[in-house]
Amino acid sequence: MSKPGTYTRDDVVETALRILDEFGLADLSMRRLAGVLEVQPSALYWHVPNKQTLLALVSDQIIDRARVVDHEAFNQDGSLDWKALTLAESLALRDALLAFRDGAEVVSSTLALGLGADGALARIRAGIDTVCSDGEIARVTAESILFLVLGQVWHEQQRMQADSLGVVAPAVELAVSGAADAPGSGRGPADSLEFGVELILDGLEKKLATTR
Amino acid sequence: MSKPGTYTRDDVVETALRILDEFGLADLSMRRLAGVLEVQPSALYWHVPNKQTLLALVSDQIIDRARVVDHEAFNQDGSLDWKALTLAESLALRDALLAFRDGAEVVSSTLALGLGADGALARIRAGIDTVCSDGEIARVTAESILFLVLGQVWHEQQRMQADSLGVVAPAVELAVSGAADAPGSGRGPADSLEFGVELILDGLEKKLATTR
DNA sequence: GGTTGTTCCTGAACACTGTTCATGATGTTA
DNA sequence: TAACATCATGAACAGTGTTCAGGAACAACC
Repeated sequence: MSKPGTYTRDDVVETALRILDEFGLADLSMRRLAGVLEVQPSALYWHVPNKQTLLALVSDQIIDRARVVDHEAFNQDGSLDWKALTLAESLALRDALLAFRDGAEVVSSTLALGLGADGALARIRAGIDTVCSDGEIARVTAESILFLVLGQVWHEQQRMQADSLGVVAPAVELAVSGAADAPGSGRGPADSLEFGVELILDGLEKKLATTR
Repeated sequence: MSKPGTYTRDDVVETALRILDEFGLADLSMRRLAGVLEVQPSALYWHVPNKQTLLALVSDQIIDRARVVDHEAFNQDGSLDWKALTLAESLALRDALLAFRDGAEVVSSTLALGLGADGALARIRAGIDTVCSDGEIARVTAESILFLVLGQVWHEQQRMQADSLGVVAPAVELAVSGAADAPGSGRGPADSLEFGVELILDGLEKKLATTR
């Protein structure tokens, strides 16, 4: 054990994660992080080369906490239901992103930068690989699903924040919102994502059938 | 005509667009923009309430310049080929995003904020609406495609910049990259997107057939 | 015990960022 | 001539990520 008041890299990431969840990405500054740790800002740069990689580590933490509820991913004939499995994985990823404020934005950004977040893609791909021998197709499909999840949740979280600030967009609501939240009308954010992923999986199924 | 040296809001947006394309989003600061216009930074705040809405305007400009090459969107029997039409629209959007440096990131951000970029969704939806009577389904499908395009191009553009900086990610290349760019190996970025959109459209087609 | 070396942090500074505000110079209209 | 809207100035505020020389604390070695 180190002397009290001296931190490890994991401590820094963990604290960043807490600030993110409590105050949002915009308020996650190196100075604030240092303040919470009761440390000078420059001290952080011993643990981490820059903020970007800090966010990448935060990103990885968010994704690693996505755990699939043990879904019965089998058909009635006992065969593995790859579509149900991939869908479950997608929804687990969605939940992981939703578990932290601005989670989708953080992960999107670091993924766009080519850092981290590889875990997410791999897990989505796992189910697909069981039925798709062409690696190229599997990759592109998994990517499509990943982008879909990230975009959807990002949008959803932004709307949550806007709502909590009392900012009401009066005119046209273009997205996940709209009549979806009205009582009696079917599709909420979670259903939207499910629907979208199903589209892709059905599309893949057809593609696999015709190419065979 | 106003006296020379006095600008309109469109001038500001146009100049922002030029800076964006030449130096990227990171270098598009209000001070830099003011500098190019030979004006104090505070002057910009007469034309625009803040940077966010400036970026929203920039975003809209990028999207509005997406023009579909007049595709033969008809089947052999003369009926309208809605899938080809939607695909063409998606690719046109892709081209529009690619036409400006960091275009996808700018549009993604402002779309996540709930500002602008509505045009994109509407245009993708147009083709879908011709065959899908359920507005909810049409919306969710169009959103899925939009997120797919944005995510894909964002990733692609980031990779372009990384390459131009000589930053080579040596180990695992997870995304649009990989063997796709190797000569003789089929799928490039454009094909990837085409494939992903086709998956969604095929999926929708199946969904429509079974619900009827 | 004294020396070297690693680990973790301080304190100050640099070079930016978006944004606000009182003030002022134009040009147009009454 | 007086009033008004338009479009700008210049200074300031409060923040940002990052760098760098230096300094405590602790461990290992001679």
